[in-house]
Amino acid sequence: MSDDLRDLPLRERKKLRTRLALAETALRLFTERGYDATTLDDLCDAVEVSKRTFFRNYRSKEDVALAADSDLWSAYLDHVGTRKMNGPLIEALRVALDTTLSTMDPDWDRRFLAARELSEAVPALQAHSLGYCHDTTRALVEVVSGRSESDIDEVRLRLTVEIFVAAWRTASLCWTAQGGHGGREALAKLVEETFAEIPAALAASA
Amino acid sequence: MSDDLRDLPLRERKKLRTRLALAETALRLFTERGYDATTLDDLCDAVEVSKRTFFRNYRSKEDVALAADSDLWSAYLDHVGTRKMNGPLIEALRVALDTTLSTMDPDWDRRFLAARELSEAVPALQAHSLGYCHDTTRALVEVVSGRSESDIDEVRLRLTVEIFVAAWRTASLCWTAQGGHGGREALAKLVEETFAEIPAALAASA
DNA sequence: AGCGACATTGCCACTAAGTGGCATTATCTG
DNA sequence: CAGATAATGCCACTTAGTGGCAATGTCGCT
Repeated sequence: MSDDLRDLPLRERKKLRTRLALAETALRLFTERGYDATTLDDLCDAVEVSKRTFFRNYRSKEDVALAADSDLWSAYLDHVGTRKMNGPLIEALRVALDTTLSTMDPDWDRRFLAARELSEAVPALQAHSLGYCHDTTRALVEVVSGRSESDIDEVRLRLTVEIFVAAWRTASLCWTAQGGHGGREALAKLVEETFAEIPAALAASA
Repeated sequence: MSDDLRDLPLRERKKLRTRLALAETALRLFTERGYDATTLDDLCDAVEVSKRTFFRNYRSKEDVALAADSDLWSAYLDHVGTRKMNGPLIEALRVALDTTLSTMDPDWDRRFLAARELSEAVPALQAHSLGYCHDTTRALVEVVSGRSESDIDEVRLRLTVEIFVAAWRTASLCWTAQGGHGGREALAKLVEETFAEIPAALAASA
């Protein structure tokens, strides 16, 4: 995860640096001045790059705000793609998320919390973030379904993954609501507790 | 539901007519030429309305494409808001969806299918549509939580609603995949079957 | 029918997101 | 040091979306 060290060609180091500067400054400006009130020109001025360069690093204004989300999901898919899982699927998915969380960059917590708070406030970010989740479910279904050992029904599999994501979203919402206190460990704990709540949630009466 | 008849002032009738024409033409153009390839100017030219008028009727290009989604969810929230539910919550939510589906406009099936197919193909619509689902979950949690009879835990309630929406999304995806054959009755049946699959999905092994 | 109140529309100018092309500059390779 | 290559900057362009204001059409009243 943390291989942003000096083992890269100078050119790539520079590129990575502006990439990080864009994400960092974007997060700061968006939280300070508000998402809509901050134009991409503002951001590019602050980082001293051309707007064209911004779009070579991020596909949209939403993308740069939700870089932390993107980081998590791509790391998660990498992890699930390499390791093979056994036992109850939904539990395996949760454990994989657990280990993925623990491998994230040290300051990922902060960035992720900021991204979540932004996405609570800005509908466009909300939608974009949900889009990430959806893409991930689709990829997950493909990965798990592609394994030889699993001859599970496609619809059932999709439902499992959807419920997994539903629990994740509920947990991370709680975590954000309480200010992200306790960092990723607290988040992982919330995820576990939320998963444990599923049977009760299904049995709940109006 | 179908009170678009001549019991309205002439002015409102006219406005409603352009509203419908916009939605109808949009759906046609988007499917024929593609969503990105159709500009709002194209649409406004076809309906013979100024772009300003379009934005007085719909908040965005995505909105007009997903009008059928919006119709369903607002009808659903209306329904849940008036009726009071009892018994297992998730089952009550499903039944409410069932009755809401049956009260939709006769040609809602067609519009909804078109909207779903578009939203499979266009990421922006995908995200926007997920945004609708999310807004609905939030509103649902508020409505159900606001009732006096229910002293259910907030997190558990949110989880229930999230799972409900997850099942709905899975079902409507299946329905779209098989070309929407059987209309809303088939959709309702798929929803019921998907809900019945939840325990199996939770128990599934990798 | 006619008149004033009010809502709806059309038009125009504007901001901001996002894209394509091409010259310029910086880095890598030998 | 020289040539290939990749990143950047700059400029012009399209499109989504907004605000203002004048013009038009509709309603209600006499």
